[in-house]
Amino acid sequence: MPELPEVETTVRGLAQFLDGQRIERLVLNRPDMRFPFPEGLVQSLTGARVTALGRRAKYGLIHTDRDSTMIFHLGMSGRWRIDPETPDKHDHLVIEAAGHSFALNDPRRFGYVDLVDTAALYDWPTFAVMGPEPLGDELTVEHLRAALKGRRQAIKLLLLDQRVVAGLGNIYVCEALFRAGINPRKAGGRVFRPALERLLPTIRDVLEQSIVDGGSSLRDYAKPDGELGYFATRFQVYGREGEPCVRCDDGVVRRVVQGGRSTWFCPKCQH
DNA sequence: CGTGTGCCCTGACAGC
DNA sequence: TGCTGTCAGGGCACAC
Repeated sequence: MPELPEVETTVRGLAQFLDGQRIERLVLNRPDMRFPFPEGLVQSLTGARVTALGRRAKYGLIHTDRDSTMIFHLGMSGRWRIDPETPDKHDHLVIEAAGHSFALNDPRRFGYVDLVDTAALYDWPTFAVMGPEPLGDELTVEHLRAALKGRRQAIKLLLLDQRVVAGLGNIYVCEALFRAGINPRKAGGRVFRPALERLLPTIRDVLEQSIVDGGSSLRDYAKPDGELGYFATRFQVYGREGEPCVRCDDGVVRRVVQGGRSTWFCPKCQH
């Protein structure tokens, strides 16, 4: 997916068009994505005015004046296409508003949509157990220490766990651990305060830089207006198996599999 | 409880 | 306008 920076970029892009606008039409081109579209989605949103857009972790939020919020998740391959010139077979949901159309396109359909009462937004089960936003003040070294204490699971996998930190995905966990010089296979409980002091600002740096760059670009990601982002050109370790390490100039980047997903790291300088 | 595995789905690419 | 195998930014259900 779209990790946090891509969702943030997407939400900002949508907000330029949708904020304050009335939803004239909402069309579902199939009954489901990963999960069935919620009951009454079309009826609830047709005619509603968008009051604000937001983001929590990797979830986009479209708030309306009907006291309801549409939550969308982009899965691995989801994106919004704005004013697509031609329809695509993976445009599963289309919103028309303010003379524009917005198609939620997701070939793999790992993404989904839900509709909740805005007042109870953070009671939504996924949000209720989610950890702090990495870019806010809530994420502290103390929080990380408490969340990692005694854990034997690899630090890489714990950082991907949305209950520990909300919004990190495979790319930015690899990049942050690399830049902080932490071995991704180390048990979370053995990553001590000095390393966490390095890790925390590093997480913020990679996410913020990526947002500045407009979201990273892999082959199935584009900004809402179709422009490609370009953080991908700044990856220092992700996807660089066999290349020399740019930190220590001595090691060679390795790829290993953790939890069924690839991790790239430098065995020489990540301890 | 914590931890590990398989799987949902389509598309791109490498190698034959 | 070949085939087959592998991999992909996520997260859930299930087994132990």
